[in-house]
Amino acid sequence: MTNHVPELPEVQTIVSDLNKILVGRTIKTFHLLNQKTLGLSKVVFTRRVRGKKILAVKRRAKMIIIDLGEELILIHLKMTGQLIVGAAGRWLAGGGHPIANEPKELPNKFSRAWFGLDHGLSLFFNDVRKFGWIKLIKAKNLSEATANFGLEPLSKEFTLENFSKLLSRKKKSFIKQALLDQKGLVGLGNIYADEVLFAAKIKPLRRVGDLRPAEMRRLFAAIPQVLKSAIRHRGTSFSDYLDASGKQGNYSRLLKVYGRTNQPCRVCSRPIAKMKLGGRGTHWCDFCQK
DNA sequence: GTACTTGTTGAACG
DNA sequence: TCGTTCAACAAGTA
Repeated sequence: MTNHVPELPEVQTIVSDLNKILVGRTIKTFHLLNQKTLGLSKVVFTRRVRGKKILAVKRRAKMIIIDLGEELILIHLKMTGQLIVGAAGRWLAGGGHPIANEPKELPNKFSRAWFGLDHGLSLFFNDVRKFGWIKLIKAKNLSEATANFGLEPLSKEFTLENFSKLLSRKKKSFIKQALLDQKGLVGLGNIYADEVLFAAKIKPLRRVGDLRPAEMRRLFAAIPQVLKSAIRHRGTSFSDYLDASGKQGNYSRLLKVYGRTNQPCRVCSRPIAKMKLGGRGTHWCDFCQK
Protein backbone atom coordinates (compact mmCIF):
# COMPACT_ATOMS: atom_id res chain seq x y z
CA MET A 1 0.00 0.00 0.00
CA THR A 2 0.97 3.62 -0.30
CA ASN A 3 2.00 5.33 2.88
CA HIS A 4 0.31 8.61 3.67
CA VAL A 5 2.35 9.96 6.51
CA PRO A 6 1.23 13.22 8.07
CA GLU A 7 3.09 16.17 6.58
CA LEU A 8 2.17 19.84 6.83
CA PRO A 9 -1.20 19.69 5.01
CA GLU A 10 -2.35 16.68 7.03
CA VAL A 11 -1.26 18.22 10.34
CA GLN A 12 -2.92 21.52 9.38
CA THR A 13 -6.17 19.70 8.56
CA ILE A 14 -6.12 17.92 11.91
CA VAL A 15 -5.33 21.16 13.75
CA SER A 16 -8.15 23.07 12.03
CA ASP A 17 -10.66 20.33 12.86
CA LEU A 18 -9.53 19.98 16.46
CA ASN A 19 -9.67 23.74 16.92
CA LYS A 20 -13.38 23.77 16.08
CA ILE A 21 -14.17 21.04 18.59
CA LEU A 22 -11.69 21.40 21.43
CA VAL A 23 -11.41 25.12 22.15
CA GLY A 24 -13.06 25.87 25.47
CA ARG A 25 -13.07 22.23 26.60
CA THR A 26 -11.47 21.34 29.92
CA ILE A 27 -9.15 18.36 30.49
CA LYS A 28 -10.67 16.14 33.19
CA THR A 29 -8.56 12.96 33.02
CA PHE A 30 -5.44 11.62 31.34
CA HIS A 31 -4.81 7.96 30.56
CA LEU A 32 -1.42 6.59 29.47
CA LEU A 33 -1.28 3.18 27.77
CA ASN A 34 2.35 3.31 26.51
CA GLN A 35 4.99 4.99 28.69
CA LYS A 36 7.36 5.60 25.77
CA THR A 37 4.81 7.96 24.19
CA LEU A 38 5.17 10.46 27.04
CA GLY A 39 8.51 12.03 27.88
CA LEU A 40 7.41 12.58 31.45
CA SER A 41 5.88 10.67 34.33
CA LYS A 42 2.16 10.19 34.00
CA VAL A 43 1.58 11.55 37.51
CA VAL A 44 3.45 14.79 36.87
CA PHE A 45 1.87 15.24 33.45
CA THR A 46 -1.62 14.66 34.83
CA ARG A 47 -1.11 17.12 37.66
CA ARG A 48 -0.04 19.83 35.23
CA VAL A 49 -2.88 19.42 32.69
CA ARG A 50 -5.88 18.39 34.78
CA GLY A 51 -8.49 21.11 35.08
CA LYS A 52 -6.87 23.23 32.37
CA LYS A 53 -8.96 24.73 29.58
CA ILE A 54 -7.90 24.33 25.94
CA LEU A 55 -7.41 27.85 24.56
CA ALA A 56 -6.35 26.91 21.03
CA VAL A 57 -4.88 24.16 18.89
CA LYS A 58 -1.95 25.32 16.77
CA ARG A 59 0.71 23.99 14.41
CA ARG A 60 4.46 24.58 14.21
CA ALA A 61 6.23 22.59 11.48
CA LYS A 62 4.57 19.14 11.70
CA MET A 63 4.01 19.50 15.44
CA ILE A 64 0.60 19.99 17.05
CA ILE A 65 0.38 22.41 19.97
CA ILE A 66 -2.51 22.26 22.44
CA ASP A 67 -2.45 25.65 24.15
CA LEU A 68 -3.41 25.55 27.83
CA GLY A 69 -2.09 29.02 28.58
CA GLU A 70 1.07 28.71 30.65
CA GLU A 71 1.40 25.04 29.70
CA LEU A 72 1.62 23.70 26.14
CA ILE A 73 1.06 20.10 25.13
CA LEU A 74 3.24 19.29 22.11
CA ILE A 75 2.30 16.30 19.97
CA HIS A 76 4.22 14.80 17.06
CA LEU A 77 2.42 12.16 15.00
CA LYS A 78 5.64 11.04 13.25
CA MET A 79 4.75 8.32 10.76
CA THR A 80 1.63 6.66 12.08
CA GLY A 81 0.11 8.84 14.77
CA GLN A 82 -3.52 9.87 14.88
CA LEU A 83 -5.48 12.33 17.02
CA ILE A 84 -9.11 11.36 17.18
CA VAL A 85 -11.96 13.00 19.03
CA GLY A 86 -14.62 10.58 20.17
CA ALA A 87 -17.87 10.95 22.01
CA ALA A 88 -19.36 7.91 23.71
CA GLY A 89 -17.31 5.62 21.48
CA ARG A 90 -18.25 7.51 18.34
CA TRP A 91 -15.52 8.67 15.97
CA LEU A 92 -16.06 12.42 15.54
CA ALA A 93 -13.02 14.06 14.02
CA GLY A 94 -9.27 14.06 13.76
CA GLY A 95 -7.01 11.95 11.67
CA GLY A 96 -3.55 10.87 10.76
CA HIS A 97 -2.25 7.74 9.18
CA PRO A 98 -5.06 5.46 8.05
CA ILE A 99 -4.83 2.04 9.63
CA ALA A 100 -6.38 -0.84 7.74
CA ASN A 101 -9.14 -2.54 9.70
CA GLU A 102 -8.54 -0.31 12.67
CA PRO A 103 -11.07 -1.09 15.37
CA LYS A 104 -13.50 1.83 15.46
CA GLU A 105 -14.06 1.56 19.21
CA LEU A 106 -11.91 3.88 21.32
CA PRO A 107 -9.59 3.39 22.98
CA ASN A 108 -8.39 0.46 20.89
CA LYS A 109 -5.20 -1.60 20.71
CA PHE A 110 -3.36 1.23 18.94
CA SER A 111 -4.30 3.87 21.52
CA ARG A 112 -1.21 5.07 23.41
CA ALA A 113 -2.83 7.79 25.49
CA TRP A 114 -6.12 9.66 25.78
CA PHE A 115 -7.62 12.69 27.44
CA GLY A 116 -11.05 12.73 29.03
CA LEU A 117 -12.68 16.14 28.46
CA ASP A 118 -15.87 17.76 29.68
CA HIS A 119 -19.14 17.41 27.71
CA GLY A 120 -18.41 13.69 27.35
CA LEU A 121 -15.67 14.17 24.75
CA SER A 122 -12.35 12.33 24.66
CA LEU A 123 -9.19 12.96 22.64
CA PHE A 124 -7.34 9.79 21.65
CA PHE A 125 -3.71 9.52 20.56
CA ASN A 126 -3.34 6.36 18.48
CA ASP A 127 0.00 5.30 17.04
CA VAL A 128 0.74 1.94 15.45
CA ARG A 129 4.54 2.17 15.40
CA LYS A 130 5.03 4.12 18.61
CA PHE A 131 7.28 6.75 16.98
CA GLY A 132 5.05 9.65 17.95
CA TRP A 133 5.35 11.53 21.21
CA ILE A 134 3.58 13.83 23.63
CA LYS A 135 5.54 16.46 25.54
CA LEU A 136 4.58 19.15 28.01
CA ILE A 137 6.45 22.44 28.15
CA LYS A 138 5.99 25.89 29.60
CA ALA A 139 4.73 28.39 27.02
CA LYS A 140 7.73 30.60 27.64
CA ASN A 141 10.00 27.75 26.50
CA LEU A 142 8.33 27.29 23.11
CA SER A 143 11.05 28.94 21.06
CA GLU A 144 13.64 26.74 22.74
CA ALA A 145 11.55 23.62 22.03
CA THR A 146 11.20 24.56 18.35
CA ALA A 147 14.77 25.77 17.83
CA ASN A 148 15.50 23.00 15.32
CA PHE A 149 12.65 24.01 13.03
CA GLY A 150 13.20 26.43 10.17
CA LEU A 151 11.08 28.59 7.89
CA GLU A 152 7.29 28.09 7.71
CA PRO A 153 6.36 27.85 4.00
CA LEU A 154 2.88 29.34 4.51
CA SER A 155 3.99 32.30 6.61
CA LYS A 156 4.77 35.82 5.48
CA GLU A 157 8.40 35.12 6.31
CA PHE A 158 8.47 32.74 3.35
CA THR A 159 9.89 35.09 0.76
CA LEU A 160 12.09 34.39 -2.25
CA GLU A 161 14.92 36.13 -0.44
CA ASN A 162 14.64 34.02 2.73
CA PHE A 163 14.14 30.84 0.72
CA SER A 164 17.22 31.54 -1.41
CA LYS A 165 19.21 32.35 1.71
CA LEU A 166 18.46 29.02 3.41
CA LEU A 167 19.22 27.10 0.22
CA SER A 168 22.50 28.93 -0.25
CA ARG A 169 23.72 27.24 2.93
CA LYS A 170 23.63 23.85 1.20
CA LYS A 171 24.73 24.42 -2.36
CA LYS A 172 26.23 20.95 -2.72
CA SER A 173 23.17 19.03 -1.51
CA PHE A 174 20.67 17.34 -3.77
CA ILE A 175 17.66 19.65 -3.96
CA LYS A 176 15.26 17.00 -2.66
CA GLN A 177 17.33 16.41 0.46
CA ALA A 178 17.58 20.14 1.04
CA LEU A 179 13.77 20.41 0.86
CA LEU A 180 13.38 17.62 3.43
CA ASP A 181 15.73 19.21 5.97
CA GLN A 182 13.41 20.66 8.64
CA LYS A 183 16.14 22.97 9.94
CA GLY A 184 15.87 24.93 6.69
CA LEU A 185 12.25 24.74 5.58
CA VAL A 186 9.59 22.92 7.63
CA GLY A 187 6.55 20.94 6.57
CA LEU A 188 7.70 19.09 3.47
CA GLY A 189 7.99 15.33 3.90
CA ASN A 190 8.73 12.66 1.36
CA ILE A 191 5.41 12.95 -0.48
CA TYR A 192 5.26 16.71 -0.93
CA ALA A 193 8.99 17.07 -1.64
CA ASP A 194 8.47 14.85 -4.71
CA GLU A 195 5.27 16.69 -5.67
CA VAL A 196 6.82 20.14 -5.31
CA LEU A 197 9.79 19.18 -7.51
CA PHE A 198 7.44 17.87 -10.17
CA ALA A 199 5.43 21.11 -10.06
CA ALA A 200 8.66 23.11 -10.41
CA LYS A 201 9.91 20.84 -13.24
CA ILE A 202 13.18 20.14 -11.41
CA LYS A 203 14.79 16.71 -11.01
CA PRO A 204 15.38 15.59 -7.40
CA LEU A 205 19.05 14.89 -8.10
CA ARG A 206 19.87 18.45 -9.17
CA ARG A 207 22.43 20.15 -6.92
CA VAL A 208 21.10 23.20 -5.09
CA GLY A 209 23.98 25.37 -6.28
CA ASP A 210 23.28 24.49 -9.92
CA LEU A 211 19.71 25.81 -9.95
CA ARG A 212 19.18 28.79 -12.23
CA PRO A 213 17.31 31.86 -10.90
CA ALA A 214 14.23 30.98 -12.94
CA GLU A 215 14.23 27.49 -11.42
CA MET A 216 14.57 28.92 -7.92
CA ARG A 217 11.55 31.11 -8.57
CA ARG A 218 9.53 28.15 -9.87
CA LEU A 219 10.45 26.12 -6.80
CA PHE A 220 9.60 29.01 -4.49
CA ALA A 221 6.17 29.36 -6.12
CA ALA A 222 5.48 25.61 -6.21
CA ILE A 223 5.90 25.04 -2.47
CA PRO A 224 2.92 27.06 -1.14
CA GLN A 225 0.92 26.20 -4.26
CA VAL A 226 1.21 22.44 -3.67
CA LEU A 227 0.73 22.71 0.10
CA LYS A 228 -2.35 24.95 -0.19
CA SER A 229 -3.91 22.68 -2.77
CA ALA A 230 -3.35 19.69 -0.49
CA ILE A 231 -4.89 21.54 2.47
CA ARG A 232 -7.92 22.44 0.34
CA HIS A 233 -8.35 18.72 -0.27
CA ARG A 234 -7.80 17.95 3.41
CA GLY A 235 -4.46 16.28 2.83
CA THR A 236 -3.45 12.87 1.59
CA SER A 237 -3.85 10.90 4.82
CA PHE A 238 -7.57 10.74 5.08
CA SER A 239 -8.64 8.05 2.66
CA ASP A 240 -9.75 5.74 5.42
CA TYR A 241 -11.99 7.85 7.56
CA LEU A 242 -14.99 10.12 7.48
CA ASP A 243 -15.16 13.12 9.73
CA ALA A 244 -18.24 14.35 11.55
CA SER A 245 -19.62 15.96 8.41
CA GLY A 246 -18.81 12.97 6.20
CA LYS A 247 -15.99 14.64 4.27
CA GLN A 248 -13.07 12.63 2.93
CA GLY A 249 -9.52 13.79 2.36
CA ASN A 250 -8.69 13.07 -1.22
CA TYR A 251 -5.45 14.72 -2.28
CA SER A 252 -4.09 11.21 -2.92
CA ARG A 253 -6.04 11.24 -6.20
CA LEU A 254 -4.18 14.40 -7.21
CA LEU A 255 -0.64 13.16 -6.58
CA LYS A 256 1.41 13.55 -9.74
CA VAL A 257 4.46 11.41 -8.96
CA TYR A 258 4.53 10.04 -5.38
CA GLY A 259 3.61 6.35 -5.33
CA ARG A 260 3.03 6.32 -9.11
CA THR A 261 6.12 4.32 -10.12
CA ASN A 262 5.86 3.15 -13.76
CA GLN A 263 2.43 4.73 -14.13
CA PRO A 264 2.07 7.27 -16.96
CA CYS A 265 3.02 10.84 -16.18
CA ARG A 266 -0.15 12.95 -16.02
CA VAL A 267 1.47 15.50 -18.34
CA CYS A 268 3.54 13.56 -20.89
CA SER A 269 2.34 9.94 -20.39
CA ARG A 270 5.86 8.58 -19.98
CA PRO A 271 6.39 6.22 -16.99
CA ILE A 272 7.21 7.78 -13.60
CA ALA A 273 10.72 6.85 -12.43
CA LYS A 274 11.70 5.80 -8.92
CA MET A 275 14.99 5.57 -7.05
CA LYS A 276 16.31 5.67 -3.49
CA LEU A 277 17.76 8.99 -2.39
CA GLY A 278 19.10 9.29 1.13
CA GLY A 279 17.22 6.12 1.99
CA ARG A 280 13.88 7.56 0.84
CA GLY A 281 11.77 6.53 -2.12
CA THR A 282 11.99 9.28 -4.74
CA HIS A 283 9.62 9.63 -7.68
CA TRP A 284 9.91 11.89 -10.71
CA CYS A 285 9.20 12.26 -14.43
CA ASP A 286 12.49 12.14 -16.26
CA PHE A 287 11.01 13.98 -19.24
CA CYS A 288 9.00 16.79 -17.59
CA GLN A 289 11.61 17.51 -14.91
CA LYS A 290 14.96 18.92 -16.00
C1' DG B 1 9.92 -15.14 5.44
C1' DT B 2 11.66 -10.91 3.45
C1' DA B 3 11.60 -6.38 1.78
C1' DC B 4 9.68 -2.03 2.10
C1' DT B 5 7.75 2.12 4.11
C1' DT B 6 9.20 7.20 6.84
C1' DG B 7 10.23 11.98 10.50
C1' DT B 8 13.19 12.82 13.78
C1' DT B 9 16.97 11.84 16.80
C1' DG B 10 21.40 11.03 18.18
C1' DA B 11 25.72 8.99 17.11
C1' DA B 12 29.54 8.92 14.04
C1' DC B 13 32.32 11.20 11.05
C1' DG B 14 35.41 14.55 9.02
C1' DT C 1 33.51 23.14 17.66
C1' DC C 2 30.65 22.54 13.97
C1' DG C 3 28.22 20.89 9.98
C1' DT C 4 26.88 16.87 7.57
C1' DT C 5 25.60 12.06 6.93
C1' DC C 6 23.33 8.01 8.22
C1' DA C 7 21.55 4.16 11.02
C1' DA C 8 18.04 3.35 14.31
C1' DC C 9 13.56 3.35 15.81
C1' DA C 10 8.66 0.11 15.00
C1' DA C 11 5.48 -2.77 13.03
C1' DG C 12 2.06 -3.46 9.53
C1' DT C 13 1.55 -4.54 4.71
C1' DA C 14 2.87 -6.34 -0.05
